[in-house]
Amino acid sequence: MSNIIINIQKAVAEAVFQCYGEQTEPAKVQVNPTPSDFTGDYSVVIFPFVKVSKKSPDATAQEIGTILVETVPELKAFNVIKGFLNLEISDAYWNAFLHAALANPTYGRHPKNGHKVMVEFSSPNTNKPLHLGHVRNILLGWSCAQLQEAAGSEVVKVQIINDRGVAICKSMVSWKRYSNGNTPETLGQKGDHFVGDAYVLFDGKVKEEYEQWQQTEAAQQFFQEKHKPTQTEKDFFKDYKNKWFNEFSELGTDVREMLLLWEQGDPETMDLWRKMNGWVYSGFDKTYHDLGVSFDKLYYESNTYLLGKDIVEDGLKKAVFFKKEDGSVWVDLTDAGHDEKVVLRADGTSVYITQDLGTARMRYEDFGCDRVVYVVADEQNYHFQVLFEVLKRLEEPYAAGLHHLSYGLVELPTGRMKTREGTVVDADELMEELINIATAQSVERGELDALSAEERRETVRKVAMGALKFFIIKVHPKKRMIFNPEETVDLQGQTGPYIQFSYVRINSLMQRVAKEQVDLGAAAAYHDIQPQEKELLRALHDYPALVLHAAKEYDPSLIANYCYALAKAYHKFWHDLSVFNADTPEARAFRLQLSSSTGRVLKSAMQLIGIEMPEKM
RNA sequence: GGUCUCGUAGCUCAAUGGAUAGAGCACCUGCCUUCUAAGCAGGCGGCUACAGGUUCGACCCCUGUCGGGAUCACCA
Repeated sequence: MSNIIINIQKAVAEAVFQCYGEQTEPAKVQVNPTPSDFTGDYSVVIFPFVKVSKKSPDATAQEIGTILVETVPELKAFNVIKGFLNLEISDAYWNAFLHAALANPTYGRHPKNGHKVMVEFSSPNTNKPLHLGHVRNILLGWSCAQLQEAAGSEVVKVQIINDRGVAICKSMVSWKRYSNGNTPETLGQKGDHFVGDAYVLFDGKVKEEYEQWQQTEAAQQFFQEKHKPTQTEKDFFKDYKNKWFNEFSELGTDVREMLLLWEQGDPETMDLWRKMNGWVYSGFDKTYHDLGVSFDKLYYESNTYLLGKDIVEDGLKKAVFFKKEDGSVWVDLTDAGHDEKVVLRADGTSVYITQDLGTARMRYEDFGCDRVVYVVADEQNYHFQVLFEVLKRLEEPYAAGLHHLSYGLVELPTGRMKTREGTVVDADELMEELINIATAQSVERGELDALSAEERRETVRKVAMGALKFFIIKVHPKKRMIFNPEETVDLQGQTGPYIQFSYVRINSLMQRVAKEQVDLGAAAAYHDIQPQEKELLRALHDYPALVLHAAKEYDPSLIANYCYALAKAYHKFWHDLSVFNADTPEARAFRLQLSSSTGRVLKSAMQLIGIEMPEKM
């Protein structure tokens, strides 16, 4: 059945042409939900037509309204207030809509659109466990993938694991020097935390070494010779730390040697590297599992960091790149408002962007996706502008379908999270804490007493994760987020559990329907639809269009806010109207069907943002 | 300094250029003898950072100012 809003738009365009002889594009006709203080379901904004009608807004609205009611059978009546044409939809239309929506098990999901989309998200380093920032990235990426799929695209979910480089070498050196042969198994610790601890320990040891070094004569002499007149000793050594680490530090030397051995493929080093990364991966697997996400394909930086050389050759051939005297290769983006960027060093080694160019091409060869979404924090906006511009100039076949889903950092009230200051909100700890809170509240409520221990755990887990995920997804991606660990995450109000609770209420009705074998056939005879019911119908009606819109905007927060609005409408409906104990069999059947549809849409929409619905709570 | 981005209630967030800018938290008041009160209803709380402009109409678009953040590496 056709969408009523589209019908109205079409009919308005025709009416405008008929009355005033002006062509209007139907899609441009503004049709909004009517605010609750006015009579009507949808309102047409008349102001844009006043110019061609050469009449007052109200008179124009009257004319158009009269024609609409004649030509659109689903319209019952209209009224005009201050240039707004308010339209009332017939109960028959709503009833037919409800019936059709209920008959469609995939309501809100769209048919295949022929696109193949790759979504890259998470992409962690292997030297520390996942934290709240990763959680935002992961949830955004996952939701984005779900959304694209619901909008009809085929989706491939990938991550690039940054498994090489200085960071992991630090953890390796640390383990060799200080672990006494301990492993995650011997300590009963999660592997990623074990390796992360080694990294933090290393950082501390470096600091110790640096402080000791500063006391030496050589260091003091250095300070005397090199410091700027205005610099205190403290400031000087603060600025000098990197240089010292690379030139004088014993630990720094160890790390550089480790990196060199790794690059040479030294067997012992490779073994240690594989062993430690293996620990990290087993830890990540657990966290990903707890977050309810998975990937179709993992890429490892150790396999991709040398890529991109052939694309550089290609770029030189196409004269997109040029070579400087020293042999380094560049791309000139000054005409696009950027600078000249290096893509290959004089010694022939890759830089960051070279890797990304090569990886982009390799992944296209692997999957042939015509669109790629990179879920990466907004620190890298510039990098992606450059990357996309270069790929466009290289005329890569997927270049038009590239999108950087850029999101703001998660910060504490005191500012950025810092590993060194121990203010990082750990993903595993956060989830555990939320589960504890949800468990306490659940025990107090006592609704789950009849369930087995296993079922109780599972339910509480869904509630806790629902709270966390909704908390993160409801905020528009590009905004930075403040997370206050003192306040944790609410379970009441505008939250995931609030939405889950509306579903649980519906579920309890549906169980009674099944048990008492209620016949819902009488619903078709229901008329006199109440405002609370209308609110729900209109929200359900909007769902498919919303999915497309959110997918197009790459914005899961639209779905989260929709879920909240729908749940809110349902809670009010539940409070104001009797469902099972309705006055008439028609009303009861209709409201049960309405409840059933609402439950299904809620479940479907929440699934798009990675939130599961409990049956009870 | 250049570029990008954000600025909405005490706090956390909404609002395809449309009607009186909405929610939640916090604080106060009511509502469980009828389908689960993680709920519902009400109160308090706003010169949408500021100044101009475009428009019938601006939180939204344009210009400028102020404030926060990011970025401008042969680091990743």
